[in-house]
Amino acid sequence: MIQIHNTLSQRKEEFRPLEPGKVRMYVCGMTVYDYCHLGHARVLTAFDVITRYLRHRNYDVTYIRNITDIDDKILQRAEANGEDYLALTDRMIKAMHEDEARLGILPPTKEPRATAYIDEIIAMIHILISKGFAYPADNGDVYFAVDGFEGYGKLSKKKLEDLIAGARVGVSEAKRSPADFALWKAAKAGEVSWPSPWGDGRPGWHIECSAMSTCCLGDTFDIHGGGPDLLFPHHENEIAQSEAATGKPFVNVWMHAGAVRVNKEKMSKSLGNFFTIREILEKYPAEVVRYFLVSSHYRSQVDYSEENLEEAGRTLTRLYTALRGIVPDKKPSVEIAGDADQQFHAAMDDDFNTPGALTVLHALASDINVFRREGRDREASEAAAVMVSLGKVLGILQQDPEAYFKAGNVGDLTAETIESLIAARNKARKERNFAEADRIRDELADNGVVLDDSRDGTSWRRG
RNA sequence: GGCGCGGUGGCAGAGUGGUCAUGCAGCGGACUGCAACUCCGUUAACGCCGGUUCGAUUCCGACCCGCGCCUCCA
Repeated sequence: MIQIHNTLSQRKEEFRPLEPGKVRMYVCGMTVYDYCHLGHARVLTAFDVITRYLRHRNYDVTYIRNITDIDDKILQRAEANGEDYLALTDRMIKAMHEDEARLGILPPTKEPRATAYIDEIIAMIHILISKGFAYPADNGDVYFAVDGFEGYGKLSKKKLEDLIAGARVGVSEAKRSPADFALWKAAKAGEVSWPSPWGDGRPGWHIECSAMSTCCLGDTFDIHGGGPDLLFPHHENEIAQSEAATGKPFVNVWMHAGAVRVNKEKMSKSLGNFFTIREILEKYPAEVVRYFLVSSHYRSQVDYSEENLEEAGRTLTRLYTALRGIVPDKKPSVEIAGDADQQFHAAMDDDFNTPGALTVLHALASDINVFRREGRDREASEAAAVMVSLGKVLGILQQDPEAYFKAGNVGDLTAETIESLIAARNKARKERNFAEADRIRDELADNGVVLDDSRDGTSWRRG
């Protein structure tokens, strides 16, 4: 039985999909006006692991993650860049896919774009107006009337009075109530727009997700996820729009990832500590970044820092070290796989407790090391197979260990140079010229290469 | 101000009403020419104050501190 923390009820609940064996999940994706940052990576990774695990548990998962390809920020950025907004969004979507691939994020089942759903969005707005939940305003915008929807605030636990009382000055006068939000925004002169019954314009931010999710998954679906800052107003508004339009419950389980901080400070552009995925991948291997993300629970806050990433790297190195030089056995025995599977599932069934799941991988690494020491090669190989297969569910440990150790971007010696220096050092060792041997080892160390002597010879890694 | 989340050993990070998290780092030992890797052993924690209980880090209450959202933001 899988338990999932539901933001709506604020507790863990037994997960029961609407249709047995099938999971329909929607996650709010990127607004493509800039490169993906670490916060995106966090959400992407969290729901990637969730999808992988559900599939591992034999659920047929339909995973929809949208792309917001029209909105104010996109238009502003395109204008600032002096490029067409389509050129901008194309570029950013391509970059996003590259970043995802490097982090081992599997593509979603479908990746709908807002601009491809304009008809559906207009149809939904139409229904909302006809049911009296929304109204066209004099300025050409269409607004959702928040006080007409009874459950407003149930996700974010906010009261309408508080929201109205707390509203900033300068609220658009076209709105009947300050908390009302736009479904359709009238186009300013020269802006990209689509025709609608209320005049030329473009969709508001929230409505696109209501339209795309219900079109792709049905009026009611199992899981809706996203970043922590989308909880309000975005997700609250999605519920209002969708439930008002369909008259049915929108989503059974709401899931929100934890925030990312940088050196214990909120990551924000004004603080100048905003990291894009590609910036980070220049400093750390992608798998280390992924390990770092997976090593804390998806709902907790993580702190990005050099120290934490380096620790993640050392830890991942330990796991790969156990795997190094072993051909994983294709069919691990029940004795070897059974316990590990059971513990792994126990952790992951409990609201996707990835740190707990990693403990199982560490235990397997220790087992492998002991088996090897005792010459129990067959068991070592079986344990390695289990480790790699469980690692796959978390999206780690899928590289060839040698490739992992030698890839890095540390130092600038080529593999050939390193190998020849090692040969020279081993010659010196054989001649018991340890001064020379150590000199060579130091030289390699200065270039970020760590040596490892064993009976079978000397291996190396970039550390 | 409103709403929500959290405070665990040097660090990261799970979890539990009563013997172990785990990893990194540290310490002692084995291995090694010396290291590295690995193994064996080991140090060390549950913000503060009350309450419930035979027993609380775990449950309840107050307090202190931190964080997030309330405005575009994953």
